[in-house]
Amino acid sequence: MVFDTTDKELLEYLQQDCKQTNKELSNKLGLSVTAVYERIKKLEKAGFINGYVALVNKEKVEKNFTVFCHIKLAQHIQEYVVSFEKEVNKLNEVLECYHLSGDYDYLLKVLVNDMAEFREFMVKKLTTISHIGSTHSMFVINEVKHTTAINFENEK
Amino acid sequence: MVFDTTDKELLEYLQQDCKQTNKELSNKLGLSVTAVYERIKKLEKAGFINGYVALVNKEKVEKNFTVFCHIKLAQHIQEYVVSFEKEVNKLNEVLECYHLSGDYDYLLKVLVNDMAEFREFMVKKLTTISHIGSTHSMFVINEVKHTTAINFENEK
DNA sequence: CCTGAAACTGATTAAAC
DNA sequence: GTTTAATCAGTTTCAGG
Repeated sequence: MVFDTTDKELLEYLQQDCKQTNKELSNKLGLSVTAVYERIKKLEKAGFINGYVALVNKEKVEKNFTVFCHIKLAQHIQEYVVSFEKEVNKLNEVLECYHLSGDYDYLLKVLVNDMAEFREFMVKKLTTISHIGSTHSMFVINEVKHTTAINFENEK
Repeated sequence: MVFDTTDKELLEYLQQDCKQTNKELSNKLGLSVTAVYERIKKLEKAGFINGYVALVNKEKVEKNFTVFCHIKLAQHIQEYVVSFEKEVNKLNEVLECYHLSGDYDYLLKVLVNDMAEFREFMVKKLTTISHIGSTHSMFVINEVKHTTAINFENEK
């Protein structure tokens, strides 16, 4: 499938605001409405777009306490890895989890109401997962930047 | 403004898929289409929703190299903090940046094509920012979990 | 890739309960 | 909160260039 500069530009616009009309997009891209429509469908069918979602204001819903947790497994055996990853996926306070290179095995982004809820999460949920060796928590003082949009600037 | 359990449920659905019709949402929530429409407008106007965006498949667009960078400033004076945060905001490879408690001052999520591009980013962009004391990079081996949806399970 | 038109679907507003 | 209905706007499909 062809994936050209126009497609990248289109994806950038959709990553900014997916509710804008094809007419608006057609103006920005210099294409016809039909052409925009067909490009979007092409990108959707080819799997370039994982979905369209609403982004919620964390402060408004009182979920403004973000913590990054580094986690080390007790041992790096296949069984522990699989079971840990499965358990982590079930925790709804964990928005993101990455298997990392370096001193720690995993990095988790945890979102809760406040310190009290984080304590609850640590004691009753995270540390009850088996095979965890050690954890190290870092609290977010301030969110300096946060975007979900992948940038294609360097490829134009 | 009232913000009840139904609103939370509605936000959960919109965080999963913001393109579903009000009719679909009305079925899920047991409300009329008009009620759904009015609740969404209420939430939008009250600032609960930051926006509606397309989520792009990183693998498809060859941007599948994620790196977390810990950064320590040379000194923790106001001037350095402000200027660093301003500079970081300009870097389009940086999707997220957090001011943290702990050993390091900042945590950056960097998304690039590959190691070569990351090297370029480090040498030509990140380390040219003034007042950086030291950096520590951790490469993502595998993305275990990644969602943008805030969960309200514990509040129901 | 384009234009234009037709058909359809959903959003939006209003009225009445 | 509900229903219904009217209107408008946007999507989707199609024909033809």
